[in-house]
Amino acid sequence: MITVAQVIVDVAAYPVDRPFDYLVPADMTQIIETGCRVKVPFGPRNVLGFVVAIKNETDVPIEKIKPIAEILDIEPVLTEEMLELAKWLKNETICYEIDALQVMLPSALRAKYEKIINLQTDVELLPPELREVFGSAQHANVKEFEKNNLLPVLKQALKNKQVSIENVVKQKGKIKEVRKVQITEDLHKLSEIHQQISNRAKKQKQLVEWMLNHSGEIMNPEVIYKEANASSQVLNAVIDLGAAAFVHQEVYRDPFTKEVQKTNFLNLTDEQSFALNRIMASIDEKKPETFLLHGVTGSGKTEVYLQTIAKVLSDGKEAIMLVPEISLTPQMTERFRSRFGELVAVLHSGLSVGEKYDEWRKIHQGKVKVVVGARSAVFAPFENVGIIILDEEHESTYKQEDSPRYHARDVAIWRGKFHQCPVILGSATPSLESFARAKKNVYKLLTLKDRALKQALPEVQIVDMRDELKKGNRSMFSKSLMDSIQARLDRKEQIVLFLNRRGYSSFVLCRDCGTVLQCENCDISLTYHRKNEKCKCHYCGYEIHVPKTCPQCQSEHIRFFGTGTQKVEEELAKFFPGVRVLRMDVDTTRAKGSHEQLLDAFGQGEADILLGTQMIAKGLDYPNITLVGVLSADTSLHLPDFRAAEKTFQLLTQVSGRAGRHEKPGEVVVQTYTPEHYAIELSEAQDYEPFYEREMHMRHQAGYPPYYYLALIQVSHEDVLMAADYAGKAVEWLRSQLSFNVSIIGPTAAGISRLQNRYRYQCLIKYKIEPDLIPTLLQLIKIYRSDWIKKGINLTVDLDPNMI
DNA sequence: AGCACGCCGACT
DNA sequence: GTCGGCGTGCTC
Repeated sequence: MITVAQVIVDVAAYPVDRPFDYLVPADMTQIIETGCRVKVPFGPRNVLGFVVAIKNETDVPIEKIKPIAEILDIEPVLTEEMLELAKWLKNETICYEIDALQVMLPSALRAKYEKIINLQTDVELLPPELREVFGSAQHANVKEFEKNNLLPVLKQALKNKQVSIENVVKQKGKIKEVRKVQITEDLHKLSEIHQQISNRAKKQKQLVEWMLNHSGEIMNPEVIYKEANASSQVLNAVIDLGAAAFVHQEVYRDPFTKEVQKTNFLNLTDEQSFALNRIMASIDEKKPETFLLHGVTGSGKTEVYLQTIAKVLSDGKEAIMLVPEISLTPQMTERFRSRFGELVAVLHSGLSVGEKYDEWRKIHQGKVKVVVGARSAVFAPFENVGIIILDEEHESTYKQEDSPRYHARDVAIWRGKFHQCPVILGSATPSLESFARAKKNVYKLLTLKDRALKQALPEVQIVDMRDELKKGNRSMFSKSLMDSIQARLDRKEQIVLFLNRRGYSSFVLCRDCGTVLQCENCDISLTYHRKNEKCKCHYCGYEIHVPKTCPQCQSEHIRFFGTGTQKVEEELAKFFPGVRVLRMDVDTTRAKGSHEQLLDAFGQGEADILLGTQMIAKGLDYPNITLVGVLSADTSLHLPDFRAAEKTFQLLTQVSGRAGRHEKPGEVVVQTYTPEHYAIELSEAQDYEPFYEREMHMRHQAGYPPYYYLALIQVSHEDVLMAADYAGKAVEWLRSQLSFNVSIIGPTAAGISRLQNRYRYQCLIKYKIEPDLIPTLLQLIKIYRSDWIKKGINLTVDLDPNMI
């Protein structure tokens, strides 16, 4: 009987996006399992692949089938659940199956491909320049030859069969090991050795005596040096005698920077208890329900999560806790670690590849029961999930922007169904989609109307900046914000100032002709970096030195407009001499752990004002914050995005929620040029539902989600006309295929019409029910890949896009 | 995607 | 005559 493995190979291309059959050699049949990574020959090279099925027959003619070269995992890295989930993702988001599989694993488990040149003859026979690269070795990396421009010479040698080329598949991640000493368990042996040692070797004798009391233990050599008062020479000598041995032990890199105190349950309010009981009932009944936990800021959603997780753990199951971007809220991770201690793994983008791999292995090996992490943590390899929680479920970072374009919420709900467990979506400002579903009872709505400590929501004051201008106040601070700041400074209370970043990014402008420095490859202005006096494009990496004169008119009146936060900091220093300001933006938080340090410093009262962008809107919870100022509420309002109003309302509500969370009452000052806009007007009362009703009405009128579904098609090409032409072709074709219920908008130029020297056009499809949509889109992709791709066109499809 | 194979132009 | 350009087609 033959054994055949079906393998998805690590090649992201449509013609190979299907399983390939490989023969399992006899010696591997016992080891191979579905979900293992394997190395397989594919065409003329070796690639990594995932075993998705094992069977005993094949349709592939015997002369075509090749054997698996190597099995890379003794234990499968993917469960059956994950293999199934990958197939679902492939259909749901139109991506390659290999991309869906890879996204579930830490990047350390991805393959690294290297080309090695092997020497086939005596080195002496090679041209001298090649000889140099080899040195005394028998092989060298092709990159070495590339570096020295030796590829032509190398090619010649290859032809003469003096060298051969080998493709090797390497694993990126390394398991970190430490060298430890294991003292033999055999007491008899130890005493024998003890007798053998001559009386002159006092130190050795002493050490073996000490070891008699520690037999079988594995310890750090340093500990032995210290406790047994021995040196490394002595230890080595004793090891040579066989009293102990060096062993290598797998260790986890520790990404946690500080110790935390253990905490216990907090008392729950009636609302919290009700929500918790409702969720616990669902867990007990193994119902895969989705809850929308709608709680005002400070209502204690996190405590509900914590107690739900405690319940799940006591049932012997595991919990997945998702947060928008974990490095942004160290306070949040600390709450979980202080409650569940060593049972928590943390996964977020701030970790190194190795650290992520270690956290992943803790989950995979069952060493932890709770994972707290950003989007991709929804794929945590638990096998008995009891709850999945998405905090701040409205956040757009839950949607991945590149392939596979999945939404963590959808994956969570899928896994909830698989594990027969509930999913909790939590937010003070739910996405309209989720709230609409809750109203239709698709999700179960749980509401926390009051703050946990019964504090009032902060007073919100909206200031019309046009009036300030009329009064002759041209600064960034209104009179009333200035007064409020002064009052807090006098009372030694703390202030958070929030700057809506967009529209304030630092650019370089000529004051004579108005030219703004633009990227050469993209249709976007360059961002100024003070540190090295350079201008950078944040999309393609293009950078130049700040020019002395304007490239357009040669004027010398060229100056940068500092990042918004820098400018505000300067003004604050001017108006409030001696004020201590902590600035939090991309510049000050780039270094690892700096985010945490800044927040800690603020929490310790080392500054009066915390000034920052988006990143301070969430999770910040300090008792002494009594004033929140929003410097310009409308910058996010005028973005060409149908969610602009929703985003603005969410932002204002979130930021306002930072104030007065403890005993002292909070106040919020919102500065705006458009106070009459409903997103701003309604944020004054911080009441979600009126906003929801209003925004739903707008969406209905304009034909946007949640009333309609969206799909975004993007077409790009180096040449404008080509891009526009083929975008038009795509639209034309879609119109001919889809029903009249579908509206197709476009093609129009994309928001950033040129990116990395490619012109981009897009078209938006709005639909309610269109069963043929995905098959039609797949057909469009077929046309694209069979013909358009050769002409340099690039086409992508995003179902349920975030931004348009 | 990569890589080999194959068929045409400009060079030692 | 050969080197190398990139069109075409395949990968168990």
